Amino acid sequence: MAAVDRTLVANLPMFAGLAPAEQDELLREARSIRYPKGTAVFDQGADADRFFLLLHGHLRVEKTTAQGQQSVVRYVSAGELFGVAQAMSLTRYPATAVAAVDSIALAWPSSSWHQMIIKYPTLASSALQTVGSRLQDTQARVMEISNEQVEQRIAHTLLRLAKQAGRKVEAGIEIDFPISRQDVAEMTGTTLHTVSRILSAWESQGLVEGGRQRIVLCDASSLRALAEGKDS
Amino acid sequence: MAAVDRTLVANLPMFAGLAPAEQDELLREARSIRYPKGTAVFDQGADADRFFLLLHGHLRVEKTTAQGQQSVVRYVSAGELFGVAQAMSLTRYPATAVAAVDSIALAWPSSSWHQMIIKYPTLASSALQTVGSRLQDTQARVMEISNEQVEQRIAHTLLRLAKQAGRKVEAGIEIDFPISRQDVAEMTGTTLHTVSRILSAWESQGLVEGGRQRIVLCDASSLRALAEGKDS
DNA sequence: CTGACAATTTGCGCCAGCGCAAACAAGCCC
DNA sequence: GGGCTTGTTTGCGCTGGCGCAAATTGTCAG
Repeated sequence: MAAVDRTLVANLPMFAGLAPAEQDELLREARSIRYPKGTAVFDQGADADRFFLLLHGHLRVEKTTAQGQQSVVRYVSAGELFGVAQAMSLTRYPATAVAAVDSIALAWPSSSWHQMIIKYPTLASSALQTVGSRLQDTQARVMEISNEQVEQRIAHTLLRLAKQAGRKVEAGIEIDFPISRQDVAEMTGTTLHTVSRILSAWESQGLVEGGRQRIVLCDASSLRALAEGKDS
Repeated sequence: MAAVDRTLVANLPMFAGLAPAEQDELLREARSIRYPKGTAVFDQGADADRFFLLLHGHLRVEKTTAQGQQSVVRYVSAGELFGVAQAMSLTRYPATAVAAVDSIALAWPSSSWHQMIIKYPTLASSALQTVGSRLQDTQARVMEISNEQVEQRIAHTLLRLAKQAGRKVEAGIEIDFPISRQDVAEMTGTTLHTVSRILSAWESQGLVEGGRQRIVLCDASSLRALAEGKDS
């Protein structure tokens, strides 16, 4: 396994405020691992023995209840810290992370987390910020599911995905990883049937363009209007 | 303003792992403030200039959307850290905290947070744990609202409230602060009408006992069965 | 190229729970 | 103590979106 080049990661929030030598030292303890599309980085319930930084790709984080119902918790994009269960005093991962496309991540042993934050307190700040913004997102989602109609929720979700992982194409903004109707349903608390119906309707109005595991936002401003409930 | 006695707080997670002298030093920078029932500790959108530790009482944390829809995010009980927006790099409070009963909190200026965690790294850990468990709770709530029927969600919510703030009484376990049907509705993503109907039904079956802003759980095991979806 | 599988679309019927409205307690303040 | 405010209960009708089922299309392995 080759050493990881500092220049790949020096600009990430996690490494901000650290001297190059410190960055190198952190990187020396990490392993870089490839995850082909479809493979799991970790499984819900497994021993949380590592934490990660995504260097390349996209992960889908999903959670299954005891009754077998599944939800998509979020998507992880390059540059994000994830799998920090140990830092929150969990001994097991609370969800499963699956590579949505071929991905590469840095992995540290969880056991070194404690010493790391003592040596580099800014790391704790950055983790706190990561977890905090995740909390904000999740609370926003609770409010959406509680108070909005399915159409609005789907519109919000697509806009958020486009912001997080949108790639400009001729037709508009394409979500940069394969995502099924089922996935969208599991993010919005609805069913794939309903998602399909709504996307079909939107497609015929020119708001989006679809395809097998593909979604392109053609008219973001109309979608934003829908998301805000301004019935059009 | 009198100094705060260390012995009141020494056992709280936030102060665990600190020497008595360090605890005293932290306490010296804090102010103790009384919040009579119904008063706001901070308002959504206000400048996040302080963070708090609840010494006594219960707070209701609520969030309002731009469209005016309100949800109850959670209840804070004595011993919990709250209002740590600054630590998550927010400049404004993302929600409003209102005293559900007469309450007392310690307040620190947000500006001292950064120096505090550098001096006492275990504080960062404890904050991370606080925020992390809040994230777990919120994600659990997303899954409940997404996948469960209203009855199950209300049962889950009551059980959680009872665990967090239950007080044993002759009839069963009473939730230790005034809580309206509307509040329960805003925690479960439903309407006060539906909550009222369901609680009435449960009352006639002897599962709970109600009253104005009062809920007593009489048969926790039946409620647990309902929560798990074992239709009875 | 072809079969087989996975994802998507669409029609149809139904029901959980919402919205509206009105009656009814229970505190609380003066 | 009496009126008023705030919270709760309950009836009724309606509908958003779910569940089921079947047809269709796109992809990939061989």
